[in-house]
Amino acid sequence: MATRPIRLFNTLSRTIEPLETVTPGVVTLYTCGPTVYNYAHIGNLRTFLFQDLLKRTLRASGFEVRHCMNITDVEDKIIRDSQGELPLEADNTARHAAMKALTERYTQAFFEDLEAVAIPQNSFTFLPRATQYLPQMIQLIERLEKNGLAYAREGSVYYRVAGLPHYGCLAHLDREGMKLGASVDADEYDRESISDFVLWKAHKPGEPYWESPWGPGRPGWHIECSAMGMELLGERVDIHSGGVDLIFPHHENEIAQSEGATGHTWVTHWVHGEFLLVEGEKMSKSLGNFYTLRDLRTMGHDPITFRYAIQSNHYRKLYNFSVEGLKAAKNSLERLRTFRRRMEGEGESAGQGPWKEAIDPLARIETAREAFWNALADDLNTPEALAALFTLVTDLNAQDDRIALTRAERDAALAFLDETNAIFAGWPHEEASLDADVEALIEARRAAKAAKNWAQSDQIRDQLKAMGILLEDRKDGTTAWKRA
RNA sequence: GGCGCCGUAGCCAAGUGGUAAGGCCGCAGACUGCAAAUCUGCCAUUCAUCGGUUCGAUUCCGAUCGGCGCCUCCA
Repeated sequence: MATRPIRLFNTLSRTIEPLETVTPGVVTLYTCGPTVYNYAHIGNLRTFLFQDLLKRTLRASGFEVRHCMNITDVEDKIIRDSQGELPLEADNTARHAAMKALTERYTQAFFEDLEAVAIPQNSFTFLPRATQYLPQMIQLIERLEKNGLAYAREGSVYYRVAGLPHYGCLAHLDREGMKLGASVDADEYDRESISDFVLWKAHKPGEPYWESPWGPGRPGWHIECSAMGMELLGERVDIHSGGVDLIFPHHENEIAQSEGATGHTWVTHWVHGEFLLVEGEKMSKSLGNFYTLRDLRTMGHDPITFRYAIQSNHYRKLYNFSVEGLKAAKNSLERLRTFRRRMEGEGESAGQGPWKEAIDPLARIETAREAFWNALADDLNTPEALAALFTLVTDLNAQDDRIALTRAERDAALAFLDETNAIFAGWPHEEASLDADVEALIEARRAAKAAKNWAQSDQIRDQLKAMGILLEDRKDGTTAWKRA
């Protein structure tokens, strides 16, 4: 299958560049996944949704996408939160077990949240856990040692940043301009340079550890992504992505580790998603505006509505999350879903009234299709892609009001809805089925209407509304329904 | 101190050197027994402000104001 050319913003060059892959037709995609010590918040989810959008767009454009997302299951906060209950004398086996119990629980919760926003687990090619790649990390550090880019100090190993001339290329930082923070970890006082970062952390009492050539310890934060990415996707990766906050130091350090080992470019295209604000402010627990997807569900919001709200905005722009925004998203989705139901049904009789002009529905759909995919191919311009869809919906609705669309035209519209839904996952075909008693009520109302007993007819309609069933009387005398 | 981003109608938001997409909300009308859905019309002489370049700038340049990010853990 031929692939559609895709243009993406590249953090390395700070410009939009055509995507060029190592193997034609195949994209290797590495995305930084969650640290599983708590539930994912909506900011995390924005990033994962943007990556899902990227992946779906690539697949719809004809690429085979080999997507690797890591699960970080060893890290400071995980250790902090998992070791507290253990007695001081607990052995390493018990410490690992406690850590695993915590990470398993939140890994599970994480995938549930992803499924809820239509990111299926089986859309990932690899989902490696950091703790399962210790040998690869150790080998990578040894490789860096051999290249003179790593040095051991009291059981820890550090990366010698001065040894890599292009360090800072991603974050566009240079040594002179750096305002060096005063924060130096107590156990990192003996680094050669304050910029050097830890590859391997020496064991401390009360922490789980692994054996290594440098003694017991655990991996530094950045090394897992380099090790797993190179192991599973290769030493040349097409796209690497994450939130903007990961540009420095995480991704900069990944570049240092991977390129310091191989001696060549690791990733060609770095793509970063912007943050989200909540009601105009940075999300934080102290401000009380910190939300998980679970919180939104408790408040009665559909996760798919959240997905739409996020994806209807451009991924490189700050998104201001708000309840008002969710409501707008819900209404927008409803318009598209109503349109789908209309296309799935048969045309109503021609109506009267003002109208712009007759169109060629099939040609009009083709125009929308082209605009839709062009927008996505241009750095994932979802607002523009959706505009193409909505314009089509208005045109087809107007036409259907006067000249009922043919079955073939309705099917063409449905095919386009399926195509766009494969990206946005917001307007799927829904199986329509009603309970017998609901059907009986609709029939009773039909009879009441026929008898012009409006009071009873309205009473039944209200009763159904209370049950979550909304009615729409059609021109041909039938009554359509939908769930609220 | 260094690097960088953003400011488009009530809200969200795309966009281009040639005169402002789309969505939500709102108003009026059509249709309807009434609704719902849908359609029609209205809803930024204007793109933070001030200069400059240009035949022409929201779009390029400069300055100013305002908001924000990174340089330290963070999606």
